[in-house]
Amino acid sequence: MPIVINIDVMLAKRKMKSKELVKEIGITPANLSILKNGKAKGIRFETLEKICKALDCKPGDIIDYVD
Amino acid sequence: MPIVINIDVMLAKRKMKSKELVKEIGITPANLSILKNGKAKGIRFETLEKICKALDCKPGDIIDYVD
DNA sequence: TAAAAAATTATTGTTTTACAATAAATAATT
DNA sequence: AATTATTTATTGTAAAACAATAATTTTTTA
Repeated sequence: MPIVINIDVMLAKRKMKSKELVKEIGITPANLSILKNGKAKGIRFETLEKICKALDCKPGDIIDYVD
Repeated sequence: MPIVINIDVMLAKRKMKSKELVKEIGITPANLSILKNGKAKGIRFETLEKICKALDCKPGDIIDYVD
């Protein structure tokens, strides 16, 4: 049961597009996509923090299992 | 507001010692300590998954902000 | 409170991979 | 259909996860 970063739900909630998030946190669109789609094998807390701040949420809101 | 892995609370809940957790998940005591005490700058999902499985909890239960 | 056990810190080395940068392909909007 | 957004692919580099080990410190227990 792998762990993924589920950003899509939060993006929808905030009516925000990936492009906007990317701009805010200073990460490349390609890399956000990797994080978003379960292609990343880990994450730096600094990045996680930026994402959470931009989405106004907690790590637990976007990190979860998936089967 | 940095992000940390808060394992201590969960360990107490499960009445488990770090040593025991370490043995279960096959990580070195030194490295668990680094993760536990905010010295790590990131984490691999594989490791996070092992920890969560051993502690029977979700990522959100042990990842959180700290000031 | 002394001995034992557990946990932390420190150090070195290796391997993995996050992330950047870029470009091309695909998907979604308008 | 055209534009915009997202994903995928590739290459390169820097960062750091984690192993292994040993020494130090803290906690537990008798």
